[in-house]
Amino acid sequence: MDLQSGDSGIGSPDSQKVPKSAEGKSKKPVENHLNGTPNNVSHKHSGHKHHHKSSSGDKHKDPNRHKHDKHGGDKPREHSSSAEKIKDPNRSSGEKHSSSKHKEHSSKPKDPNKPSKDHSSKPKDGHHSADKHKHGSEGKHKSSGDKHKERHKDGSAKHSSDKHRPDKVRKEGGSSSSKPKSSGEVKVKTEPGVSEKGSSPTKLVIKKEKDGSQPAVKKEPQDSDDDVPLAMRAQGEKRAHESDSDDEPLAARAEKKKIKKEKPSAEAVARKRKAESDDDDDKPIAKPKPKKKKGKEEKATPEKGKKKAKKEEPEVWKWWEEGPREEGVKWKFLEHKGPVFAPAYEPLPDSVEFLYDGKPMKLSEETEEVAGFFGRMLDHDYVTKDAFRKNFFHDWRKVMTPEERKVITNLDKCDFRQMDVYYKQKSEERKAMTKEQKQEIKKQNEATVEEYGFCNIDGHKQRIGNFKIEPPGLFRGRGDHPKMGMHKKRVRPEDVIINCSKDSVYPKAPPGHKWKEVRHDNSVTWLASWSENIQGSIKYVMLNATSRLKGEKDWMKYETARKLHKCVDRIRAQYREEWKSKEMRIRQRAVALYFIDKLALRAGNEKDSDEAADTVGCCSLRVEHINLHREHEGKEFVVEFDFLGKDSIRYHNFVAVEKKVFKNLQLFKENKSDGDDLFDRLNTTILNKHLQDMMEGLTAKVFRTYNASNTLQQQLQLLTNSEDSVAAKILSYNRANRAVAILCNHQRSVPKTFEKSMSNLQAKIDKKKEDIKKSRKEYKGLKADYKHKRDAKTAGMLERKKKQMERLEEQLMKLEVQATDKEENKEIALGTSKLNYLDPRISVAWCKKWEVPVEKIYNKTQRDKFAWALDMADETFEF
DNA sequence: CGTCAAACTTAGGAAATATACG
DNA sequence: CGTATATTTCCTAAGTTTGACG
Repeated sequence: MDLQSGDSGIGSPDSQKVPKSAEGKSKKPVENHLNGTPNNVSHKHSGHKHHHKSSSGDKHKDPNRHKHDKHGGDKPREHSSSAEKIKDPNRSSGEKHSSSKHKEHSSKPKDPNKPSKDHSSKPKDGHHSADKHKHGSEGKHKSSGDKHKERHKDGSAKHSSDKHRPDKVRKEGGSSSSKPKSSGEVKVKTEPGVSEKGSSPTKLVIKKEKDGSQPAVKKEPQDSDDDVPLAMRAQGEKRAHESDSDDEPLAARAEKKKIKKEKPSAEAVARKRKAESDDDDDKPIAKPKPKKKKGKEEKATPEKGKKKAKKEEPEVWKWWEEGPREEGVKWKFLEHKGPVFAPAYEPLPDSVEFLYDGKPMKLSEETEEVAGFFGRMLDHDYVTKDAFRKNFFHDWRKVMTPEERKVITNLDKCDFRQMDVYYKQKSEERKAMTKEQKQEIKKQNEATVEEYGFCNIDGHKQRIGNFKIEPPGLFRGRGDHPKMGMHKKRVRPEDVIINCSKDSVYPKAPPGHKWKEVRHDNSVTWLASWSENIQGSIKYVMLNATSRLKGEKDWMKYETARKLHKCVDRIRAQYREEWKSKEMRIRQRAVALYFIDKLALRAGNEKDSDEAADTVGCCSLRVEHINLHREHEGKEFVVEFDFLGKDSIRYHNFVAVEKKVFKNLQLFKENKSDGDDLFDRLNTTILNKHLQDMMEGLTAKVFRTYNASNTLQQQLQLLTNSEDSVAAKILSYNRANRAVAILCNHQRSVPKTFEKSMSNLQAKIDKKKEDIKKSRKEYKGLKADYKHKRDAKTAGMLERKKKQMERLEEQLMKLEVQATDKEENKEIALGTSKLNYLDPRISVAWCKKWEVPVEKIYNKTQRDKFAWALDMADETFEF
């Protein structure tokens, strides 16, 4: 099949403004590649019919679901347009080839995918409709069934059963909070036409210039198979591992078979093991260093050299040069000091009173503590939400003494204002501390980190990610969370399970306490765990991102994505073929996979509405989350997505799809109503199982990683101009990064000070322009002067003036670039994709190729996390 | 299969720091 | 230098994926 290009477009997401209240943020995502193909097809049909989800039934969730209101939180974000700017990032061209696709397999054509997209964005005006459904609003639907269960339970544990699915009903809306979110935004749809769009396939286009047009991306280089990671190769030299064939990247090796452990590693391990006991000196551990972070710069030579010279830092252990670990065994030796507990509660001074019904009332210590949690967030928005208040009050009463419980029966009669004032004052005091005091505290903290922040794992001293146990407080979930306001209890040593080597020095529980258990499970990476009382889930103390355990996994993640790169054409061809399948489950699976691939949607596990906010992902989309428009803004077969995804971030996007997909969606929606699952014959387990069959290690999220990294690589190629200054190149990088963030729908609320800081910047620009004007004038004057005098002194001045002018111009340009970047980034968060989806080797290679200092792209923490990539990638790296 | 739990990754906002500003 | 602003780090909620169980 070929697909041809199609177009697809992404619509821009809407973005448009939503009335704030309503929805949360929304932004506009983009789509990725692929395009559609024209074909028409009719598909057959088959089965359609009703679906019932059967099984579990649940599926029918309650209709009422909607309700979400966006996040309950406070702020909804919304955004608008922005997106527009970018048009389609992704996939750009590359695609064109559509035809190629077919083939199965992959050759690696680099571009696999993507096709066109483009989309234009929309409208300026925007506003599209969205509204429709609004999530927020209640409305809609029926409620039906409902059952609601009461949730209560205290949090403890989840209960079970009952909830089950059938009808769960989402709570009814009524209640509280819900306030209606403003009703949805109703936005009107915009009209078509609008704007731009580009048309071109792909490209992102960021507003202005660029755009390109070309298809771009070419990447031809493909490697042919060889894919040996370059990195590896390079490294290879130094390392000895020759033994194994090294061609394969470690990752690859590990991945596939487990491989034998090679000798090197074995011995290494052995070495470490013993080393540990005496401290590692052997390995590099970073010893404490005086300065602590900053100073170091590490790098260090690989060998352990003893560089005791000190000052420099120890070295950084290049774990990526070691042989693979035994599969399933996460460590051979693990020793640590245990987690740090939250500081004990400090009772309020007697001068701070709690008033009940206007009268002072002395509370017992625990009651006071919990009251304080509420009291210190008095000015926060959520204390006005019914669900929050209700959950809080319910849990608060549970910690009260019988007497208190008898008296305190109405939250509205409680006056926590003095507590609020007291805590605010304390925080002010903290801020006002002298430098010395702050230094002292800082020192204390560093000492704590030094003692508890590291562990010895297989002879290496590695940083722990979260060694502090979460302090008690009020649970604040994201979005319209049914449990917001519940009391998150204090974790005691008796709740904590310690995981460490049997032959290590066990951590000591705080005086007078004991651990819940000390176990020695080396098949997991956590050092300590406890179960929290809100959702009943387990929380873990794990290593920091710079550790080998985390780094190696991260590296493998990208290797898996690269592997997908090689066979994505085959997979795409297959799912397109399956759109015509006679079996409904196959068609649903194929359409869902198309969404995951093209739009980078998350898998979408089912979730219990009593336990969490109503958010969805691909497999859990419901009928009301999609609207079909046979024609929208000049495009045919447009699917409008409008739902709340992870963290209750709104995903609103108009996407032109191929006719077959459109027809299938109509089929899937037939005879269903809001609240019913769109893909009633599919769930993430089924999907992942299928993916696993197509490629080892393939799961739904690999598509996000793959499409994100691939988009970055393509966009960098498309947007980088060799003649640009470093600043301009960085802008290009940020735009490429932005295209990915839009694809993945990574939003952020507009910083509170955004407007102000934008106008400050503009003022600076204006001033700079003024300076330039002045400088130019002076230059001209000097020049005239020089014509007369022709003396050396004037010549010198002239020269200097000229230099000054140039300097100013350059500064101006930099400022303007900065302004552009800032504006385009207003409501888009680049950090998430940079940290979790973009293969760092792509960025490193780009930096090397264009001579952009990597520090401009990655800060210290990021460089530490991606040390493996910095070390192994050269400018020829190709994802 | 469907469920449940475990283990780990991904995510945005808040708090803490660093840096720029005046 | 003190303050305003920008950037980084912290924090922990919310996802994904897998395996055990019945």
